Amino acid sequence: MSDEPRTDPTQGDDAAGVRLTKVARLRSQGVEPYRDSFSRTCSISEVAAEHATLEAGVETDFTASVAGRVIAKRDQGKALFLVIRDGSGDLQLFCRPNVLGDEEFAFAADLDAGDWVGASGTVMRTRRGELSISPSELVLLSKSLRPLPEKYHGLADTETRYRQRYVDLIANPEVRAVFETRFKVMSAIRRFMEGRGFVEVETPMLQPIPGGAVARPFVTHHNALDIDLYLRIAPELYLKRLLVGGFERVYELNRSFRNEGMSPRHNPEFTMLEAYQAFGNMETMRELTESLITFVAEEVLGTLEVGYQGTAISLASPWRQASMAELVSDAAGRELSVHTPLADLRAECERHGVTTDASWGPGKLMNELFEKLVEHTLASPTFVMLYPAETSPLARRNDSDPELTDRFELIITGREFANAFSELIDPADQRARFEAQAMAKDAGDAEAMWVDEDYLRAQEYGMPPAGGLGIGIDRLVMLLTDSASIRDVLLFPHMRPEA
RNA sequence: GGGCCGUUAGCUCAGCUGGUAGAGCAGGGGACUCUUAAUCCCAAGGUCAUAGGUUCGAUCCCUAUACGGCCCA
Repeated sequence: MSDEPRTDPTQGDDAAGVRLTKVARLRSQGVEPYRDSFSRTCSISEVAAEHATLEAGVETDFTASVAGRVIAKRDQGKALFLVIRDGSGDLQLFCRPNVLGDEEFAFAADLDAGDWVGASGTVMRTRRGELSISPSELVLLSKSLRPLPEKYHGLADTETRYRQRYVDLIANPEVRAVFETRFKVMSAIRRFMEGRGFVEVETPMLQPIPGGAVARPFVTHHNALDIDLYLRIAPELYLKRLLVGGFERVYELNRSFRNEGMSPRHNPEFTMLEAYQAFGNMETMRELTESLITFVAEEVLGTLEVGYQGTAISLASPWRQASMAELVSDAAGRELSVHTPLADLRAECERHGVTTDASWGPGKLMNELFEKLVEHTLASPTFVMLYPAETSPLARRNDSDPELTDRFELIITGREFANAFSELIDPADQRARFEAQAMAKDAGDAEAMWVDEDYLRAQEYGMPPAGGLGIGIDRLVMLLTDSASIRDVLLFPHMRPEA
């Protein structure tokens, strides 16, 4: 609740004072400044489409009722130009006293930028060529009390843009376009997944044991049960329970929460696609990932050639595949793998400025070397294959090298976009991996996993072999909209409370 | 958590080794019946993020804090 009184929401702002006076005056004249509804006959884009060929200077007999927000006002004395905007576009209202009547015209001249209005009149095109409606009726639908940002430069202050996204959306049309792209991406993903026979499911966001990822959770409390619950860090373990239950292709496209720092690439809540396919494996998921992302890019952008922050990225298939060991070895200039002696790996880390922990095994060290030396260099889509088992507690071991897992991460523009693997379905191995995680947790690793006994119980009933996949949707939208910050693709990014 | 940068009118921005602030847009008054970043005239609008310090005097120099941005962990 605001502590500012409703009657004066912009205390100290002269413009708002004037507008409040207008509200009071309208009410005293019996005019309600906040209307119930308005019957429009068409959207602005429909008016534009139906009269695209109308010649300049021609006034038609076609009448239309439109509604929108006044975004510009050009008072010409005995002529008044209002530009209104609805969800489909902008349209000029050419107001004249001989059409509107003197009283209505004076009312129109008293409108402010920001007001919502409804207008009915004939469609015309001015001599200067601007498609317009010449209203014979103009009503105020909702009075705006606060001035709009500067009409030419828009709203530039990043803090205000994120905190007051509604103003950003009014002032900066290109922002709306980014989010429209985001919604198209979501829609395209759902169409693709449905086409592949996946069903969309919903699993708990409030979990007694947060699992499925290596991350710190948010804690909350259930009062009636008097237990702590955790906001999910991933839906993974619940989706795999569904495989046990007999669903063969499931996906969830929704929020997860991780209690970590914020950055241009991290928000505490973020959107992930997770998909699981029974009888599939890592390779099934690799094909799915490549097909999905290329489908989405084609659907949304109409091209596979995208530019990201000045770098051209081709999403055209086939995408590069390389093992983590070979990528790290190339970067380090010597053969390195999870089988390299621990001391050598530590020395290599030290040589490259990677600070290590005594508890880390070869898998963790290889992973750190990869992130330090390789990840940021992979601009074009690259599947990095065969991750260490040590850092992949939910992935199936590789049949020919049990220290590795059949897991890949997809790297584009130097960042992780997807993570997928052949699922670990052996309950005994899964218990051993959980217990290794629990030991790390006891040793102080706040991100390590818990032992989830119910998940193990589910696996003991028999889980089909499966491939599983997670794709970070915010990052995908960033790539497809050339957005530098995750905050530019989240309608309401997380911010510290205002001072 | 560390480093660097930013915070001046509702919005976008100026502001000279330190002498208590300007413009455009928006808003107010006036002129104008084809404007479209409309134009023209007039007037108004500021605890210079906050709190301290240095100084005769601080938007400016120093310290801390808040919020934001980027980089690093």
